[in-house]
Amino acid sequence: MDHNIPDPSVRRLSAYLRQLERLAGEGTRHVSSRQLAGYIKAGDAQVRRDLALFGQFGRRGVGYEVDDLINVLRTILGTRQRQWPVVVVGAGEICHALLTYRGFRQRGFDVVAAFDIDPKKIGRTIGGVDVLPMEDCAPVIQRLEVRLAILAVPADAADETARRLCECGIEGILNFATTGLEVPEGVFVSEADITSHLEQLSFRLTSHRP
Amino acid sequence: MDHNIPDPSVRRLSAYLRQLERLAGEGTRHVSSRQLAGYIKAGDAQVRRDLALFGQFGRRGVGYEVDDLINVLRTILGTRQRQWPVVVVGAGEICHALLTYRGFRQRGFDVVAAFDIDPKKIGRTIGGVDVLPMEDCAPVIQRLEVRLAILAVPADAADETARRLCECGIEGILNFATTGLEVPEGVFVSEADITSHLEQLSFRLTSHRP
DNA sequence: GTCCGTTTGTGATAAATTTCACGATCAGGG
DNA sequence: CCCTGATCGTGAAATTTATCACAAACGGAC
Repeated sequence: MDHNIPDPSVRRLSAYLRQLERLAGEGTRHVSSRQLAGYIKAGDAQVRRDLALFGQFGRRGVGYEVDDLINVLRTILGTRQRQWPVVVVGAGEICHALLTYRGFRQRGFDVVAAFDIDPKKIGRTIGGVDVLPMEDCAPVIQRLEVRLAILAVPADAADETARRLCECGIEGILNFATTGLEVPEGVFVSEADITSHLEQLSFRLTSHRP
Repeated sequence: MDHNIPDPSVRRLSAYLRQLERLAGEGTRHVSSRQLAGYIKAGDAQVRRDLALFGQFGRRGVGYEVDDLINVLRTILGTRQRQWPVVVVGAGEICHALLTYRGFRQRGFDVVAAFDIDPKKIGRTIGGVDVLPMEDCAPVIQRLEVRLAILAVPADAADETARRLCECGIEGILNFATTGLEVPEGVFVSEADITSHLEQLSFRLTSHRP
């Protein structure tokens, strides 16, 4: 089992997990690769291949057991054994939305603190999470062994803030800023810029014939 | 010039545009494919290939003119000629964050209305945008010729709401819900589920050796 | 116990995407 | 004017990713 798992496969694994959780909620016990493929835009062989990257989890002639597969996928994605502590940097509107969203915990993520440089925001508590001064980020990250950060600061502060987070030992950044980040080797960035998402859509709705 | 532009290329085009806008802001006039590639994780040939899918925009020995390339990319992505009206469905925290974000307009998107079913939310104005009852979505979408929607409702309402939007003529949905959507042929969906993004990161930080 | 319809796992194949490598073009300097 | 260093555009090659297709395995019916 090697390290070179393609990004698209990992994205699909998340998507499978979403569907399986829904099926489990509805009481469904078994599911086939064909069904699972139907929910997202993919073929059944694709589903089996994605899973085959990590082992054999189904039974021929039967399919997959929903609960089993949920556990398998959580293990693969790293959210089964542990709860990941996460910090949010930048206590603006996005931060507010993140801190009041109750769904992270049950999916393996736990927002433990928010940071900002604005004294007016520092000291507040949003959704049970304290907004702390940016200076405190290093000790908090180290003490709580935080490896993931969500970056929700204005574009012009993003790169500098990211650099600082990496110095504190952050290894994965979910980036809501519009800027691309420059991070050291070994730090992963996932881009969540909403405008880019909208551009994907406007591109597809725009005719590209000469 | 055909229709089969790979998704990864479109994502990178957005990323190039982000960098170019930054460079323009700093007063930079010219940029090479190598520089542009340096900002995102890619090779210089990759940059040139992506652009070559649509034409020839550089000058050999010189590189690309920043302003020109910005216009080219906006044209390609569909945000140069027109301003895209967008509706947000679900007036929760995410909606609040979207409506108070001032950056959409300058990138070609214009949130024209928000919808909700909760009477307590209807009638408010957030960031200059009115929250309207869900019943009004069909006439508003048709009158303003809205083709893009941002879906920010709870997971259990997502699929039904998406179906309804498609009936109103929506052709592209940016989906913040955790559920995968089932949409008719010809409707594009871009997934923005934050948990999935975090899972991408936790996967990469999790060791995958036997 | 055997047959039948179903579904997985996977080798082989096909398709898509990325990288390589080089000729063509350009600006600047001597 | 011609040489030099830089850079694009792109055919060809390499690599990665997705699909096909079929043997193996399973449950249920009879």
